[in-house]
Amino acid sequence: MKSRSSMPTQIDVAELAGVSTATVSRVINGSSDVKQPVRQRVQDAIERLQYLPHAGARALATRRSGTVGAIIPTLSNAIFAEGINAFERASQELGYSLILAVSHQDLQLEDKLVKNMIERGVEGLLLVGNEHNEHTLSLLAQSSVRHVCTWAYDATASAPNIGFDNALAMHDVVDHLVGLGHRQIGMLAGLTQFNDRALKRLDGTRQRLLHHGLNLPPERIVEVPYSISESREALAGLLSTGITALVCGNDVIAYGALLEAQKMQVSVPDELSIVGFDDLSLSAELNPPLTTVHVGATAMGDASAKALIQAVQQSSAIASQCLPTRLVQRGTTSFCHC
Amino acid sequence: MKSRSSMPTQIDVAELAGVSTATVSRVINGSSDVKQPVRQRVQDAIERLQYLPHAGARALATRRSGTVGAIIPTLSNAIFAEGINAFERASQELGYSLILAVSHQDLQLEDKLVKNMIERGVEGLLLVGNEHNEHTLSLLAQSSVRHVCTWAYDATASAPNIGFDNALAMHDVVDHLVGLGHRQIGMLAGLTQFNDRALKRLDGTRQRLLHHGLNLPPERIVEVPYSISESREALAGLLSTGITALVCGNDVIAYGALLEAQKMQVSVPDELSIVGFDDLSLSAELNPPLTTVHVGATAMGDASAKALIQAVQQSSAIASQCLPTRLVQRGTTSFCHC
DNA sequence: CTGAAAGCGCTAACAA
DNA sequence: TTGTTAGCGCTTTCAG
Repeated sequence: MKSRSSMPTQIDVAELAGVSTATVSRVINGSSDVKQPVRQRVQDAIERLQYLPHAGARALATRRSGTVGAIIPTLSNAIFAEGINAFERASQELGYSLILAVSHQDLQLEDKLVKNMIERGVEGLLLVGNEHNEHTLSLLAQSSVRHVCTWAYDATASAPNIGFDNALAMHDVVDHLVGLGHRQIGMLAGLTQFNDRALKRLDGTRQRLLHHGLNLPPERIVEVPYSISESREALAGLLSTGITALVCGNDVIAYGALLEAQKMQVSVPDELSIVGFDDLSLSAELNPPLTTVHVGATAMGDASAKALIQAVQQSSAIASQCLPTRLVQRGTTSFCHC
Repeated sequence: MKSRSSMPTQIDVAELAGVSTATVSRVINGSSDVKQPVRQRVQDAIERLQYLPHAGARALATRRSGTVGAIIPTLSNAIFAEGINAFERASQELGYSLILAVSHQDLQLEDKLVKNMIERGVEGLLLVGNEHNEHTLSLLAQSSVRHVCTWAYDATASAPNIGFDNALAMHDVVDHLVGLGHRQIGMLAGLTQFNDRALKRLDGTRQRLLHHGLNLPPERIVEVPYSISESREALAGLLSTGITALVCGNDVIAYGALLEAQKMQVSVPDELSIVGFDDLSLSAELNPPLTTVHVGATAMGDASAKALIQAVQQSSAIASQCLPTRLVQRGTTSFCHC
C-alpha cells in the first residue's frame, strides 16, 4: 500500500474493485471490451472514492494533453472577447480545455507565451494576426504544434490563416461612401504599429480611394488607440480638414467620433458620415445606429477551434479560410449634402 | 539511444552536455549548487537542441501544475472580460498559466467544468458568484483545490469570497436618487434566476427604498437579459407606471434605457433619471454620461489571482475581501422636476 | 557538487 | 476478456 497524501489514484480504484489498473484505465477510456459486471464494479469504486484521473499523467502516457491554447492581444477589446468566447465553447464541446494567455500587443512576450504553450503540450494554438517574431514561428514549426493565425486573412502568409481580408473589407466601405457622393474622406485608424489588421484597413482604404481617383492625404489620417476618449480628441482636427465622411478603424473609435460630433453639434450623418468596423452589438442600438463592417467574430472563433482540432485528430494540415465580411448600412452614413 | 518521434527530452540534453538528467533538472530549476562550467554546458545543450521541458511530466513529478483555472458565465459581458484580463495578467506575472472555461450560466455544466479543472490539476480556481451545486462545492472541498468565489461578497458564504457587496452598493444608488427628490422609482434588473448578483442588486434596491419609506411594486420591476434591445423594449412599460427614476441592474441595461428614452423623446435626466451598474469605459462617454456604480473589475481580478496564488504557495487559507464600490455621479441623474 | 535509481499516475503492448 | 509490465519525461532522495 502506497502512502498518498491527498487524492485517490487508479491503484486505489483497482484495489477496491479487485481488478488491475489496466482494466480501470479501459473503463475510464470507454474501451468496449470490458465485461459488464467488471465494468460496473470499477464504476462503483470510482464513484465511491470520488476518483478523478490525473490529466498530467495521462498526457504523459498518451502524448496528448486535451488542451488547446489561445494567445490574444487583450480581452478588453470586446471583439476579441467574443471570438474567444466562441473558441472556448467549440473547444469545450469537442472535449478540449482552453489555456488562455494575453500578450498585450508585445511580440516579445508573445514569444514567451508560445514557448509556454508548447511546454504545456497544447495540441493546437490560436494566434492573432500575421505579425510574429521569427523565433516564434520557428518554435512553432519545429514543435509541430498545429496553429492558426486569426482575424486576418493573408493568402501570402506562411502559417494557416482563418480570418477575413481586412483590406478588401474597406473597399466596400469606400465604395459605399463614394457612391453617396463623398469626395472628402478621412480616416481615424487604429494604431498600426504591431498591428497588421489596423494597417491593412488603412492601406485598403487608401488604395480603394485611389481607385476612385481620390486621395487620403496625411492630414486626414489620424491613428488612435482603442479608446473612445482618444478618438474624441482626434475628431476636431480631422473635421478642420474639410472632410464629409470618416472611416474608422473599429467601432469603438467610431463611437468616439460619433459622440464627439454630437457634442460639437455636428450632425451625423447630415454633416458627417461615419463608418465603423466590427459591428459590436451596441452599434446597432446607437442613435443613429452605426453603419459598420460586420465581421463574424463568433464564426471565426468557432471555425478556428474546429479546424484546429480536426487537424490534430486527423493529423492533417489546416486549410486557411477567408471569412466573409459585410457592410451593414445603418444611420450614420447618408448622401453628401455638398 | 531511445527512439524519439518529435521533441528532444532531458535525456538528449544530458547526453549532449555529458551530464546526468538530474543535473539538467537542477540547471532548469535554478538550483544554486551546480558548478558554473557544468551549468554552462547544460545551457548550451538546451539552447542547441531547443529543448523545452514537458510541463505534464513535471507536474506529475512535482505534484504542482503551475496553472490556475477560472470558470465564468460568459466572456461576452465586458465586465467579466475585464476581470479575467486582469486575472490572467496577474497569474502570468506570478508564473502561472490560466485555464479558462465558460459555463453559460449553467450550474450543471459548471460542475463538469470544475471536475475537469481538478483533473487538470489547477492549483487555484476562480468561480463567479456564490451560487453553486452542492456537489461542486464538495468536489472542491475534498480535492482541496484552493478556490475563490468572486463578484459577490457574502459574509455568510462558506467559500472564500473576493468581491463587493451587491446589495450595499444599491444603497448608495437609492440614497442618491432619493436625495435628488425622486419618489417614483423603478428597476430594470438583470435576470435574477441563477444569478445571485442580480438578485442582490434587486433586493438591495428594494430594501433601501423601504428604508426611505418607499415602495418598489411589482409593476415597476422588470427583469431583462444582458441585452440592449431587450432593455429598450422594457422601457415604455416601465415609464407608463409614472416613474421619474430608473435603477438598472447593469450598464448595458442602462444603455438600452437611455437610448430608448432618447428615441422616445423622453429627456434624460430632466424627465427620467437613470443609474447603471459596472461603469464600463463607454459609460463616461455617452451623451449624457451615465451615472453608475463603479466596481473595480480589474482590481478584483488582480486581487483574486494574488490571493489564490499566495494561498497556494504558503499553503494557507484565503482571506475573503469585500472590495469597495463607488457611485459615480454623472449626467443621467438630476433633481426631480415634479 | 554530481550521478544513480526510484517513482509521480497513467496507458499500451504483450501475454495469458 | 483481463493482468503484467514497461515506460511517458521529469524530479528527488540517497550515495559517492
